[in-house]
Amino acid sequence: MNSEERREQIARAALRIIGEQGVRGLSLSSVARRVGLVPSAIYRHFSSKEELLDHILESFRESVLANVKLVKGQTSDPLEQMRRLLMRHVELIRENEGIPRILFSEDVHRENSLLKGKLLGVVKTLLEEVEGMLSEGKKMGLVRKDLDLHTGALLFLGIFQPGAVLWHLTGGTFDVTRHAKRAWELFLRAVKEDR
Amino acid sequence: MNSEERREQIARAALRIIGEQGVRGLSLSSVARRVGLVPSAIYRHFSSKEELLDHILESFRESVLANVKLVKGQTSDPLEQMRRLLMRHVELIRENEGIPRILFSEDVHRENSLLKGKLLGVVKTLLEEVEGMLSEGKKMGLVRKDLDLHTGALLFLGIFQPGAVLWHLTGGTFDVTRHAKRAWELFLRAVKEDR
DNA sequence: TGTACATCAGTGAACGCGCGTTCACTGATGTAC
DNA sequence: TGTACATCAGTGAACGCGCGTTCACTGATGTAC
Repeated sequence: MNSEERREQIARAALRIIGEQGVRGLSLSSVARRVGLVPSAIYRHFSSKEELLDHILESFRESVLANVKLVKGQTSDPLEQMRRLLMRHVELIRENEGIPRILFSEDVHRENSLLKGKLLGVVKTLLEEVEGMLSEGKKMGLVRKDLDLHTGALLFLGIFQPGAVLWHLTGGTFDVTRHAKRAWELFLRAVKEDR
Repeated sequence: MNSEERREQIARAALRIIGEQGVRGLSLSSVARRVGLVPSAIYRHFSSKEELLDHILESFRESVLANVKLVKGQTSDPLEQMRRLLMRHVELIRENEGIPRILFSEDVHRENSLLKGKLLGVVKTLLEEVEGMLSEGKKMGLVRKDLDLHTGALLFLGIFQPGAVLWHLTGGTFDVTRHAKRAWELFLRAVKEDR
């Protein structure tokens, strides 16, 4: 196993631990144990716990951008792009429960933290992409002309965010995917150009 | 100052600290310092840190229920009730930044935690109230008959939740109140009976 | 009005714990000549 | 082909720190007679 593989192995183990026990449950001891190392060995691959979290956040950013790129390649209908992006995003979160945990974690939201700025960057990027799709939708006559793009993009996030919280609070009982599908229909009604 | 006042003073100080530094930034030392006591003195009023957080969560629950009761007394139009509840909720959070912090905190979401169950209870209560309003709206012909109540209520939370996150990430720059007003108009379009 | 006792908020020293991090060291693998 | 050195992942002991919590004690206030 080379150095880069080790880094990825450690990052993946960390994300899984976060999914199970939260960011507070992630210690260098716990992640080391999971990959069969001693805590101090982690420092051969990450200079600090913060850098480890930063790496995970960076991976998330890349996944989001990959999803955006993918759906844009699949269809030229911006509303259909958004629907697909939504469903992919829900899947991404379902498969990596650590992601929402890290997004709301205080280790990331901590004042003066590099991570906080990084997270803001990811959110802004995602919002801009969605705004772009809505804007394109306007041009094509699919989206209401008087829609405020920023408001629309934020409400797009609102389609699944409360559902994700409920999913987590109920220990996975609540069906986020089904909720996202239904709430998407509601969202469509709100932004679609009337016919 | 009697015993009950002390409890409230401590709880308020704790909520303010959480607003400034997050739940992780709340230590029995910090809260004791703020009320001019010694850390161990807190144990005269709360049996543990968890009970302190529980008390704060209970206060939040009461504020939410008070808001529900209030708006129900102000108007009989269920959609107008929802709009007012939304705006009150946004104000509640703006004035107590500790509240969203605590709602997303891992000390509360921790598995096997009493607090997690309590939070789920608060969320469910709020959702039921909103569903009740939407249901009433159907009866009065104001809300679409085919609306799924649960989906509608969750999307109601989605009106401000992403905005609250953005507000926090930008350090208060983002105007949640304005966003909530605009997103409310979008929400209305989604659930309103067509005329 | 005075005495004896109970109550209780607050104190300060001490505890055990897990944590992130440092550091000198080891041992295997790769590289230069 | 063999020798000398460099590189680098991993080890294990140790550290300082802040934390939540315990506990015996103090001193003021309230209550009973």
